[in-house]
Amino acid sequence: MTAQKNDKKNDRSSRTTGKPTLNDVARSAGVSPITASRALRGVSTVAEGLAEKVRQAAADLGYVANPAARALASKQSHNIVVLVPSLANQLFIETLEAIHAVMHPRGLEVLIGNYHYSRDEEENLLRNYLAYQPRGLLLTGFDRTESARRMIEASGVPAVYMMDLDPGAGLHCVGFSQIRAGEAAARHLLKSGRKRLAYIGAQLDQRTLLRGEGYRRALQQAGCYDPALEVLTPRPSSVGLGGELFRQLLASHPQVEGIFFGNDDLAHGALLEAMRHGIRIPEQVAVLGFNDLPSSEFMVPRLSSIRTPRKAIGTHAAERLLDLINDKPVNAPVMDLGFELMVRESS
Amino acid sequence: MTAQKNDKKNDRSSRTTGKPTLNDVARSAGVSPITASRALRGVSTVAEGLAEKVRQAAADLGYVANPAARALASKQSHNIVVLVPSLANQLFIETLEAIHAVMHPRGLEVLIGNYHYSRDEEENLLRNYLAYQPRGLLLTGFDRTESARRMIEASGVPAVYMMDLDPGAGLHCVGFSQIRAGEAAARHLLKSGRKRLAYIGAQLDQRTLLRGEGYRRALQQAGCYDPALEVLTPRPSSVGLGGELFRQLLASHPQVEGIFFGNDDLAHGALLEAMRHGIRIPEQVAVLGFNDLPSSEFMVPRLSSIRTPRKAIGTHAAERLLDLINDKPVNAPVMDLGFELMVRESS
DNA sequence: CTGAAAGCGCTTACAG
DNA sequence: CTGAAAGCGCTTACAG
Repeated sequence: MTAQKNDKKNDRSSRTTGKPTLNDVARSAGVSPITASRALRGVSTVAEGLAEKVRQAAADLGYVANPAARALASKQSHNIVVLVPSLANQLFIETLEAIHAVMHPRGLEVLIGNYHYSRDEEENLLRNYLAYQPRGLLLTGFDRTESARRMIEASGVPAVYMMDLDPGAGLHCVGFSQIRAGEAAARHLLKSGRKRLAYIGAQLDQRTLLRGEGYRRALQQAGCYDPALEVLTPRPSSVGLGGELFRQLLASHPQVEGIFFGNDDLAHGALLEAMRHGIRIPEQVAVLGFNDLPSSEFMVPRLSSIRTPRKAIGTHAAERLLDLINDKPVNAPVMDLGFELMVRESS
Repeated sequence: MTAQKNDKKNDRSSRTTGKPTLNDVARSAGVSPITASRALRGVSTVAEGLAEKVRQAAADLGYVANPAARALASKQSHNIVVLVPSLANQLFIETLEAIHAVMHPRGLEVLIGNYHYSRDEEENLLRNYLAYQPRGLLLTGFDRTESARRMIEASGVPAVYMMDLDPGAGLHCVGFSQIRAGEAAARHLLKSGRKRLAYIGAQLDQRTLLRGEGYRRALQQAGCYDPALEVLTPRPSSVGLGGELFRQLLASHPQVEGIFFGNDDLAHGALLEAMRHGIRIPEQVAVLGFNDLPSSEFMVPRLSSIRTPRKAIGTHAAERLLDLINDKPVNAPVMDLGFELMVRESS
């Protein structure tokens, strides 16, 4: 027995899809296709009686508009393109879900592009997705190629930038200050009187670097910045890597008193490694994470972290984009959602 | 300063998009649009000289084909639709990435639909996405509404089912036997002589239930099945939930000797909770997880788990789908990729 | 409030 | 190997 019926697919005798079209609906409702189109879209004024008949006919036939035809005729799709650097990071999933929750009820399809922290890949995705004539663009951060920047500008498609803030540039952005978050992390660790503080960051995307910069600034201000205690690697962030880097740092600098990790998973790895080797947290070394993933509060000891508003970022970025699409007036382009220091047991 | 230039978007004076079209490319290359189309798609035989001229012209103009027009004319999109029950679970992300890696180089766009473990949501997604005339469908498991099943069948779009196997149904599926995986888990725990064994599952999607069933069968066969030790909850799986359920089970049944968790994150929560309360793993209770997430081997103690081939599932499901799309002969519809028991410190 | 005509940007089917 | 004509299924712009 063959596993798949391909009757329709192989039927090349006609150029039609075989699905009911607007014409079918119109005929069945006894109106012209234009009226059917208007009734279904709820635009223009169609007599309520007719509109109802059309909707009924559409429902009876199981009519679903062909998005390709619609996009071609109106030169507008119902697509929103979201570009994120990673799906492996739980953080972006939560943002994506929030975006979907505001777009979907409005009939907008969310196309997700993952550029794997690669500027070139982002540029390619942009080129491809722009061909789909999206209604709007939701982008992550500001670190992209010149040519990507130009494409966005030239497309005229409304765009909102998520995660970081870029005051002054005039771009619409929803997020929080990565630099200030890094500073807050440092200040928290300094408050306990610790001086030998380290930063461990991976992936080295712009936001990780910015967090590091804020951290550095605060330490410099406190007069205790030591470049040797800044551990940066381009390797992707993971629990395993966190443990490895933690071990190495303690081996080379046993006197470290506190570590700020650019990501929670890195910090998880450190906590686990500490446990394995009997290193007492926070007595010997304080540990502070970033993002406050759902599992962080269940770590042993419970991980202190900086909670970031990634769900709210998704929601507000999506709503802002909707405003731009609908030409609604917007007060200020920059929307700062802040962050929250969660002090638990590890620091 | 307004944040967004909307010149093009607001230009309603013409019905065109302003982007270069096939016609522009053809004119610039001095050929007819059909020839340009053929040259760009690499179909039919176009004299190499002309083809090269066309490609050059397209590159010069920065031409990108309009997918809507293409889909409308050819009644075939370049879309592959993938429907997964969750993005929160790292597992599906890995599968998605693998799918993307085989589809993208072939010019196919992967549309991701997340139905949040809801049959109704999956049915809606299917209805919407089918309107996009996808080239193929990649679906998760077999648990769906009758009407979703009919839509798939009626659409004639080739489909491959991922994760579980369904021998005999004739559907193309790539995965492993969830039941046998559950049995293997039970047998492993039994081998150490432990008899009072529990299963803790959350979310209660079909695969979690199937794992439980396999587990139950094996215990019944060994004559030590106790329904009181089967803990099932529809709540979504998480580290926090794992700890909570673990604590409750030990409180009500202190004599439990081993626990199989339907998901690694649940098991992580248990390990952490055990550590917090000084419960020795595996001496007092053995713990076995499922999926073998990347962080599992770094837990304390290192988590034993059943490793599932989610990346390979994505790769092979995608390749199988490509075969179906291209009408290549397929030997057997069922592709069993198996699973692997990873015995570490927790069991 | 409703509709006939034209067009969106491609590809198909048919010629040559 | 190349092209003129027609058409995919919608919506726009223009009438009435």
